[in-house]
Formats: sequence, C-alpha cells, structure tokens
Amino acid sequence: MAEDVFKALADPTRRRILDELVQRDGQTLFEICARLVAGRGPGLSRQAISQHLAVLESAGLVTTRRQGRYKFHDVNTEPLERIVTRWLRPDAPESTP
Amino acid sequence: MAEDVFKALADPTRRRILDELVQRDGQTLFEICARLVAGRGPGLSRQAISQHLAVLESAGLVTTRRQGRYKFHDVNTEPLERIVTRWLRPDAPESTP
DNA sequence: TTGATAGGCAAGTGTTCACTTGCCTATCGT
DNA sequence: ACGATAGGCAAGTGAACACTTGCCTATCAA
Repeated sequence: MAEDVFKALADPTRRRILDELVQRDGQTLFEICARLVAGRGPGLSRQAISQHLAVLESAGLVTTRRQGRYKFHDVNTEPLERIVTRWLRPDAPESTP
Repeated sequence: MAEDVFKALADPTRRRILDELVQRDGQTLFEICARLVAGRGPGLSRQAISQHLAVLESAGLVTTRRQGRYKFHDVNTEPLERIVTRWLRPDAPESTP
C-alpha cells in the first residue's frame, strides 16, 4: 500500500538505509549496521536497524534474498515512482504555457 | 527541510488535504473541512484539520495568503519534486544499457 | 561437536504524534 | 454596537512508534 510507503519514509534512519542500499545494493544486516554507525556515530543497535529493514521490506521498498546464513537486501524504487505522481503532474511539468 | 516534508506526508489525512488542494487550489479552512468530512464522514474536527494545515505549511507543501478574515491555502509541489530524486535516478530510468 | 557468525522473536520503555477541549482574537454584515 | 463568521492558542489524553533488553534459531568453520 501507499500508506506503508509513506510511513516507511517518515523515519530519517530508514531514509539513510535507503541511501546506503542505493549506493551499494545487496548488503547484509551487518554491513548496513557497520556503514550506518561509521557514518553517523553510535546510537543505533543491530535490532533497531533490523526492525527498520522489516518496515522497509513490508513497504515494498526493499526486497530480500536468503543465501545460507546471509540475507541480502536490495532496493526497489518502484513504489517510490508511484506515490509521487499522485500530486505532481504525471508528465511535462511545464507543458501548460 | 526534507525531514519536514516526509513527516508531513506520513499522515493519511494530510495526504487527503493535499489531494483536495490539488483538485481546487486556494481553499479556506472551512472549505477543506466541509469537503473532507463530506468525502470521508465525520471524525475530523476543525482544529485537527487546522493543525494538519500548519504541518503542511511548515513543510513548505502549502502556502497561505490572508485576505480579510479568510485564509486561503495553495499547494506547492516544489518540495515534492526534490525529495524523490533522492533515490530515483535523476533522469532516464533505462539509460544504462 | 563445539564455537562463532548472521539473524530473529517478543516483552518493556519513553517519546512523539494526532486529536480533543475550552477559550480567545479578528473581521464582516446589519 | 452587536452578533455571526473565520481562525488561532494551549493544555490534556490516548495511541503509535522507535528503540532497548534478553533470549533463541540456523548456518558455517575448526
């Protein structure tokens, strides 16, 4: 639902996670943890990030694939494209002269 | 800030208000109240909607102009265009062959 | 098999948020 | 001036949310 997408984007940490995954797709939880803590200082536990990833996944913004004991996370920008055309003109922002 | 834009969009009522204002720009608080209650049934007080409008305004998504005892509200989609290009490719979604 | 790595589940806590309630100010019509 | 209309301010309430804490499961290397 669009509802979940907006709620998922409401949190700054989740937006940072999306930033991370756009930079490098297919990261594991621990990789994301390390990179987020490195770029922001501590204050973020592994469980917190895990819960954020769950929110992003249930919003359809992140897909996961298990492989052994690893779980890789990939971004899916498709929900984003759909929610913005809600208020923006579907095309041609300067088509009306 | 982008922070405020995302938080403003997180609430379904505020998104409905944006829908209303996109349909008909320059409405007053009472007009928005009437139309929202008409389309959704009660459960929304005037003050609630007023507070939502304040959030949208401080996020830059709505601008206001006073005129006598009326206060008209207009949408401003500019903040929307900026926040989405954060994760979407700025242009050409299929430019990489 | 043992230990270490990668991740998950669930109850508890504190803060933020949406909404209400009650009253107050300002503008317009008569 | 009076009442009615349009809107604002601020304290209080209940629910949602982010985050922690503690423990548990599964996979891999030795």
